[in-house]
Amino acid sequence: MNNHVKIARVQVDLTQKQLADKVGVTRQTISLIEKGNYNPSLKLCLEICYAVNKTLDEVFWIERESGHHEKNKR
Amino acid sequence: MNNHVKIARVQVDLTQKQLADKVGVTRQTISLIEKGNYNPSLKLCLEICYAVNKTLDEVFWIERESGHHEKNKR
DNA sequence: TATTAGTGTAACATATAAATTACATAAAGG
DNA sequence: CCTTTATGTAATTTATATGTTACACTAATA
Repeated sequence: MNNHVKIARVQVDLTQKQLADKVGVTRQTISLIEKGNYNPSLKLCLEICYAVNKTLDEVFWIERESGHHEKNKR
Repeated sequence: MNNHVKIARVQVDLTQKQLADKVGVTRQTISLIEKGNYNPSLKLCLEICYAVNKTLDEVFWIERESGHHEKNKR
């Protein structure tokens, strides 16, 4: 579950704790998400996007890994 | 938690059951998500996007409602 | 030193996503 | 009619996201 939360967070100059407070979770949750060690809820993803001023695609999109017949995606 | 899953699903001509099988959940889970009655995991959102050939932003993005001056959200 | 800020992580508890089973309705087709 | 398909939903269980508390380490700084 890799993502760009850490990059996006640093770009808006927030610590894990500050981001956590902004989106209403604990610092540990942000840490685990950044490390890719789990699978946040859509609601939390959206809150993070709002906090770092990016969209879901920018922060959380992951290309489908090969092994799936790809019908091209934009 | 509104979204465009139903529209996207119909556009690619899948039933709830077919979509559920494709993404590896039950029909009930798809039904509840379409009804906006809960808050799927990022992983499931991505699977749904792959299945309907759209991106997270296209299916799950919700604009921040006004009061967006990053004070208290929630 | 030592003290603080920022981060990683582990154990346990709680909240909730998701599965399972079941029943209901409506529509389409035999 | 009857059966099947598609869908909504409720109750209960299971899996896991998230909270809480705690301890660790590094880097900077007094």
